[in-house]
Amino acid sequence: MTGKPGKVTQREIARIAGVSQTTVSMVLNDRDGSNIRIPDATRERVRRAIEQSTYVADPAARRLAGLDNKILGVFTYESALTPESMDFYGPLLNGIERAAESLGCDLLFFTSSPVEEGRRRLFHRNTRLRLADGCVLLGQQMDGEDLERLVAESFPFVAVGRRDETDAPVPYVGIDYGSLTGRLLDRTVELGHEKVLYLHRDLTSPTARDRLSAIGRAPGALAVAPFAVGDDLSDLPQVVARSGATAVFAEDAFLIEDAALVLGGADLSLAALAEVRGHRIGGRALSGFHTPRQQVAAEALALLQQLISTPAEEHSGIEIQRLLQGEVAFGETLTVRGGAR
Amino acid sequence: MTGKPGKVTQREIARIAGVSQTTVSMVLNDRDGSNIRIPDATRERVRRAIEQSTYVADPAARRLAGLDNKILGVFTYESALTPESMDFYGPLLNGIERAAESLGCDLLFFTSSPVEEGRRRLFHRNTRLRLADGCVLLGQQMDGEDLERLVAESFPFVAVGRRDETDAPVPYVGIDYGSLTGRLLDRTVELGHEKVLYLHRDLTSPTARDRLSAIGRAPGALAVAPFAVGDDLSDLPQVVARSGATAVFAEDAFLIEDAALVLGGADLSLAALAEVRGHRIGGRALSGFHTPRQQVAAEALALLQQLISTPAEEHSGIEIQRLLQGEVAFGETLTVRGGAR
DNA sequence: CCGCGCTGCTAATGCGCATTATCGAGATCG
DNA sequence: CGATCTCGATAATGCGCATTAGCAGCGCGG
Repeated sequence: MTGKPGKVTQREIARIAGVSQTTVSMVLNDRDGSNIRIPDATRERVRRAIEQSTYVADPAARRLAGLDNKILGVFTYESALTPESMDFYGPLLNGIERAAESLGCDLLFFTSSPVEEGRRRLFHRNTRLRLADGCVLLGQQMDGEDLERLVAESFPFVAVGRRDETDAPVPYVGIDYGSLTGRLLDRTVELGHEKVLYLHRDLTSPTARDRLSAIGRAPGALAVAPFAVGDDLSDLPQVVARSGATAVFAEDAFLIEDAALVLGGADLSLAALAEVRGHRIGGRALSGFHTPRQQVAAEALALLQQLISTPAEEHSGIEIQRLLQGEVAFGETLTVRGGAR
Repeated sequence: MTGKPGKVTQREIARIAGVSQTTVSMVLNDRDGSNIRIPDATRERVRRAIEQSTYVADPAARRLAGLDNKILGVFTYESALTPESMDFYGPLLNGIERAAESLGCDLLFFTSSPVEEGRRRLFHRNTRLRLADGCVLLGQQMDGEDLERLVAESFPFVAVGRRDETDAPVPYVGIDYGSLTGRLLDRTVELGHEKVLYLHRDLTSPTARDRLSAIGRAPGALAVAPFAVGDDLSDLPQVVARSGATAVFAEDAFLIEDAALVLGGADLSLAALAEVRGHRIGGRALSGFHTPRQQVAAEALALLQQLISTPAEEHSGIEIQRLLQGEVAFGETLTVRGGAR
């Protein structure tokens, strides 16, 4: 409590304990070795001085001196904490918070990143990125350049969601939509369906392509026709009728909900090739997937921590691309062909 | 792209542009004055070198050199991102994110703080608190010692929610529950009620006392009897009957919901002296308050920013304790005395 | 009694940046 | 033509910490 408030340094502690700043640092970091020897008596004296004071290490100085900071960056390509985005980000953020807690890390949200062309830019003049030991990237769509640059600068990071936009291999943790899609299609065959219409909007994201390629590997008895839809779904009933499909799937729960509105009470099985928790259609639980979002987030942080604490040369020994298995949610909207609706 | 990846410093830029590190710093910070003069030609040369490279300033070094970092700390006394706590924290966090975005600040969540006695500790050996320019504190209950220490160290901070646990004046932004309570009581009188039972658990928090003192100032025609409840509400019906109350209020929406279950269909008006959004009792919208949580959060960040950017001597000119007005939500459970239920 | 190794510590250095003090080279003035 | 001033820049310093190299003192063996 001497001097100016809020500025207790190791120097000050050293002065009080009658030792050098070096010694204080050594004691604080429990250093010991052939070159550094501090008897318990001195250690104790220093410790006491620290406890008497309100000393806390300045993280900026630690960082500058080249140490880990126990700070993990969180970058979201859209606002993460709005009520609307909570549906998607909520479980992820929850998983991240819990994992960070158990790793003893703080989380730095890059909310300041300027928005350009509808999404945030990770790199800008005053990015605080480097303050973090590493960074988690969240968002439906990511910027390939950002990813490239992170790789080029060998800054530790992990993307949530499968990525293949770049040449260099990007570390990610995602969900195995291919396998899930396959399993749902198997079930669809079991239920007697032979023709399915698959509604989608975007085919550029990796997960969209995963679904599509799983559709391509559909069991022989099943024909799945992809169909790109726009904002206007009004001609969907004709398309379905003409295709002869007995089931309609969509790339996400909202799209199938919209489609269901247009298709009315037609006797069709419906499913989303995505998370369906909380979604119902006409009072029935929507068929689709249950995806382990919390685990994805936790696994992402675990991988990130691993990348941070492992010297770059040994990164080849780490599985940096991980897909977690989800569960097929059979629900109530995928029924036997021609079954009562 | 020379040297080691991910380490472009001002020194490197200086080498490329053929100037000194000092000059680079000057250009970056747009410094200019009688002592520092850099012709546009040189400025341009430096700027070009920076743009060619991937230079970004090291925030740790900036901080160490004594500058603001545009990082605001967020400390919550409980986990903030769990599905359950989203009800309370969600709007606050949303407000904070938006405010931070428009202030150009990043947010540092102190998720690493060790939990002691059920709640997190702000100060601990390796707190990264000082990395932030200032800090927002959230939580139903705060630690008086933490607050004292922040004041003592003159670290800029703002509490969300009214605080009076300490001797020193704590900067806060809260909601004026006293005024809201008064307005709800006026309405209660208008509806013909003369006796109200007020259920509460905790009376130690400042906002609890605000409600109580507003109750003390109730209009003459109204008698409000506070009643402390425990976990077991089973004797509540007798208490209500004996008191002759025609209305029952509670300190929060959950408590009045619990009470409603016990009280069954009795012909009583009900209200919570707190946020009631999303709460219904027997299909009716619960009467109570609508509190502007987003604005509270935004105002808190604005105040924090003001404290940070104002030299400490001038803090006396700032209104550091702010109460925002909410709205009375008349709802459907507060009705005329003896009115149909 | 000289050297050697061991103990217990500290001076010095650097991290990347901002800032202060200075400095050399022309231009201007008296 | 020497003194002063202005311009354009830089060397030096410090922020708080970790780390490397090294130093003084002591005991011990030869």
